[in-house]
Parts: sequence; structure tokens; C-alpha cells
Amino acid sequence: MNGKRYSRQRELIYEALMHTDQHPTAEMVYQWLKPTNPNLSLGTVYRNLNLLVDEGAAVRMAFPVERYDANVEPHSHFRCEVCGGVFDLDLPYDRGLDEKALLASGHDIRSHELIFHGICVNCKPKH
Amino acid sequence: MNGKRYSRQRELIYEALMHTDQHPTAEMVYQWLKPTNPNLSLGTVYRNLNLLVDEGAAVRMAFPVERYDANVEPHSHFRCEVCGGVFDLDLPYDRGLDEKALLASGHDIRSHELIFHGICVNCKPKH
DNA sequence: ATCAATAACAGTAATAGTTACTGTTTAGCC
DNA sequence: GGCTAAACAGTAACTATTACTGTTATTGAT
Repeated sequence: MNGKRYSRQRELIYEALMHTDQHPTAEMVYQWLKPTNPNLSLGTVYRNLNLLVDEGAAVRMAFPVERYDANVEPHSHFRCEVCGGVFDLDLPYDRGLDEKALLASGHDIRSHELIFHGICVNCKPKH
Repeated sequence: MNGKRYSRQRELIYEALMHTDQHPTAEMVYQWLKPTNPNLSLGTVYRNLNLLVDEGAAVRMAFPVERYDANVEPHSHFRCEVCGGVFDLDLPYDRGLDEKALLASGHDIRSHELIFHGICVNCKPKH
């Protein structure tokens, strides 16, 4: 009795996510499902993707807004889940990772971005 | 004579980026500069941040839109600069990195995200 | 099986972030 | 100083996402 109910739409959306490796956007999922489900609403796709992320059945890749940095040397970042702040991290850039990724994929790797998630030293005390 | 001209606004924006470690959004830069430059325009901030990124004087952190993945196991991604596609990469998740990041920063590290950039095998042939 | 409560829906309006447009200003070459 | 076009301020348009409104439908209880 946690108030969560089944819905055909949520199942469809989750199925679509499960059966692709394209890391789709909400819009893409909507376009896929729309032909066979003509009265599916885009808002429903967004809401259910968020529900799936909340319950841990899906993950989201994105910063909600773009952020800029004048430090153009490759360096890693930390993003606080509580305050949303982004901090530099003093870890050496590991070019070996690019090499490994090339071998694993065949793609032409130019660089990588390493972003840590967690709770920053300022937010930790307040849990 | 490459058509690029000096502008006070661009200098201000670059200075602001240089003197902070906050990885600001365009809006943040605008708010910082507005008080001392009352007729600065938000559009100018966006345009110049993009110019700075284009000329390599700044970097941007973001996916333009959010993308979702039903694979909730931690795994790394590759994003093609040409077609914009996102692909999974078969590299083991290195928990040792989280440990190193903790030691380097003191933040409570929950996970990390590793995103490679480059040109995918499909786009490579067409340069 | 029916019913009541409310989660989830479709459709749409509103908001937020970003880019494009328009007329004006100004850097930089002659 | 005068000319050309890059850059500007201000605003409109656009895109991505969330919130709102009235309706539908899941689910637990009769």
C-alpha cells in the first residue's frame, strides 16, 4: 500500500528502455511508442522516466543546465547531490583509460570526462 | 584578420570564469557581472561562452538533453561528437577511483561516471 | 461484482534554459 | 575621420521539462 499502481504506459516505457542500447531521450521514447499508442502523452513519458529513475529501474545522464570552466586542462569533477555544486578534483588524467576504451570499442577516443557523485564536505554534516 | 574582434564584455566574461572555481552556469556569470555592468545582456553571456568554448578558452560540461538507460549497473559511456549518439562501453567499473577521489577531496563519494568523447566507428569513415 | 479513493492518464499551459533576430554601437582597418 | 562588419542590448522564438486540470482506471474494501 505504498500508493504505487501498475500502468500500461509505464510498462511500455520501461520495455522500450530495456530493449534498446541507444540511451534515448524522453522525446525518442515518445516517438517510438506513439505510433502503436496514439494517445500516449509526452508528459506521461517524462513522468514515468522520472519514476523509473526514482525507484532505481533506470539511470539518467545529464546535467540539468550547462556549466562552464576556464580550466581547459583535463581534470575530473565532483558533483554534490545535495547542494548541486560542482568542484574540481585533483586526480591525474589517466590517458591509459582512453587507450583501454579504444581497444574495447574501436571508436576514435579523443578524451574522457570523469564525474564523481556524492555528498560534499559542506553538506555532509547536515546529512 | 580572422574577423574576431575584441570586446569588453567577452573579456569580463572570461575574467569571471578565470577567477572562480564554481563551474558557473551562464545565468550565474550574468548575475555576477550585471551589478557592475547594468546593460550587459544575458544573450551576450551565452554567445561569448560559446565563443570561448569554440576557441578552446573554456570547456562546457553538459549533455544538451537528458538521456536515459535501463542498465543501472555502473558502466561507462562513449559519446560521438559527430552524430551525438551514446554507446555503452565494456570497461569494468573501477571502485578504486572512488577511493582515490575520497582521499583527494574528503567528499562522500557514492559513484562516478566515465564518459568518453570522440568519433564513433560509424562516423569515422566520413571523417 | 461493485464501489470509493486516488494514482495515473491525456492534453495543455507554464516555466526554464538557450538560441535567433533586429536595430544600434563600436573595434579596427583604410 | 570614415567605412565595414563584429559584437552589442533587448526581445522574440524555440526547445526541453514540469505543473496543472479534468478524466480514466487500478486496487483494496465492501
